[in-house]
Amino acid sequence: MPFEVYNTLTRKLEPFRTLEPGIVRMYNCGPTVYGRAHIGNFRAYLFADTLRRWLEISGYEVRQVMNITDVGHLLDDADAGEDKIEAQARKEQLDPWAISRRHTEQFFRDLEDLGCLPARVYPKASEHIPEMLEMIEGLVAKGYAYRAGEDVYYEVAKFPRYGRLSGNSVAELDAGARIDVREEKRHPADFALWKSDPHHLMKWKSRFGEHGFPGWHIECSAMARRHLGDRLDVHTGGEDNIFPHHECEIAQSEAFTGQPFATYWMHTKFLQVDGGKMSKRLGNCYSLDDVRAKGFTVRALRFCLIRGHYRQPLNFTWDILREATSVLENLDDLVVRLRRAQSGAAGAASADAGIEEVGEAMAEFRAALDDDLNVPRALAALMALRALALEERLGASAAAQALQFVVHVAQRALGCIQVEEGSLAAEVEAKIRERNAARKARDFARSDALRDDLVRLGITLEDTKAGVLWKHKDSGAGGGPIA
RNA sequence: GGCGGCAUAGCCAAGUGGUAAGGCAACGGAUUGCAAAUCCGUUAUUCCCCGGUUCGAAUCCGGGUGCCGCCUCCA
Repeated sequence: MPFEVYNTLTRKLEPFRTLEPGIVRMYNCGPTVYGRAHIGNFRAYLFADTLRRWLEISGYEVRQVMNITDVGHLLDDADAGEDKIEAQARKEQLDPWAISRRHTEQFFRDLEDLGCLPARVYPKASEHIPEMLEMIEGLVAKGYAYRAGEDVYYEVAKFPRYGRLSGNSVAELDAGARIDVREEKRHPADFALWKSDPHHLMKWKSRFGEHGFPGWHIECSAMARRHLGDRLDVHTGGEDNIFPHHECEIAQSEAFTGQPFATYWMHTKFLQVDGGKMSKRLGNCYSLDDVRAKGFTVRALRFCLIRGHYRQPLNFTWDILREATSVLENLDDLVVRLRRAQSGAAGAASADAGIEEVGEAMAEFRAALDDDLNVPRALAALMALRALALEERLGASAAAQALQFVVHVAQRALGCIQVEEGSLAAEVEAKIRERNAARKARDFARSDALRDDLVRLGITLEDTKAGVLWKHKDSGAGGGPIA
């Protein structure tokens, strides 16, 4: 079964084929760095990371590019005035460049904490102004764009496919009363490629004028082209990007290059919080720090955000994160059990016992992710593996095979399962031995006090016939037995 | 007003024509010095509602209700 993905452009599940064998050119719409990213933003970036991971496991070289929008485009295409980075800068009485620099750094820290593999390039809009101008000038020259004073607009009527991605038509957009009609635009749906405003702080000189800055959509077309070439295999983003952002990107890029822009357009559904839309007013635009402050790990958050299918709505509540934490602990535990079965400490007598079931679970896991990244289905396959381990139906060699799979495929794909064996500080190990001695002496008051101590240190114990197994509660890393 | 998506047990969630996966939580029992972990068992005659097609529908069609997204900055 080949990898199949849902393509927003065709509204169908399609076999995944790249332009160049073995290489995937992937562009992910990244953040506008004017504030701290919240868990909803991360759902989209985590989807991109999961896709990248699965493509790599499938043998592709993934050329992943995620843009950083550090030039605040206008709050509004109709030019209601302010740019959001500049608005934030004014609020904080800081230089807009300082705002974008600070939030870019914070964004990278958050991505790393979430276990996202770094993209090959994180191009900044501010560093690609010449590339944008090259495209804008080209579009004017080809007749797809027109100048209005010192502004430049894209003329959607010149691009018949405009609306194909989102299912809108230029005629319907015309009827939609929500786009402010600007006098200088030939059609209400025409969008800005370049704007001019002497009051802007982030501005550049160009042949269009002294005080210009790019429109919202051109940066992605220009940066994708610069770093990946005229054509892409995959372009991702949140569902809100479908229109107008991606629709406009297609119009710009394809008009400019004369070639199809991206083969596959993949979009993540919005994350809801408490069953509704996140909003600053409700105070539920949670950041990673909010998650930590509530006592949860970022690792558990990652799991919580990727365990649902990316095209299904996903709800977030603290209770749901609590549940996800439990599930993840069981996944960590799967590794511990397999390692034990592999060493022959616990398992079936015959080394090959369970080899067939292990093979089925592994095949199901792969088939699930090949099916448009069906993570929930893949997790069920992992749970099947766990049942085999718990029921001690795996021989040493079957367990070894399963363990290799979990570490090198499942964890590599999901990025949040603890597969490392933990290490213990000497004094903690001493406490465990002391508790063992107390239990042997039937001094249960002493042994229970020591166990409570260890819990406070984040160590949970499991008493078995062979000795005590332990693990770090948050990281899930463990070891033992200690006799 | 236009376009699109979703609705499966207390909760998360798979399943797109063949008779409801998996998980979390809960409860009862076993095990344990007590716990934890683990094991056994229980938890949707039914898939938002109403019609229709079919031998047969959660799955297809029509209508309705609710929620979400886009059309204006947003992942």
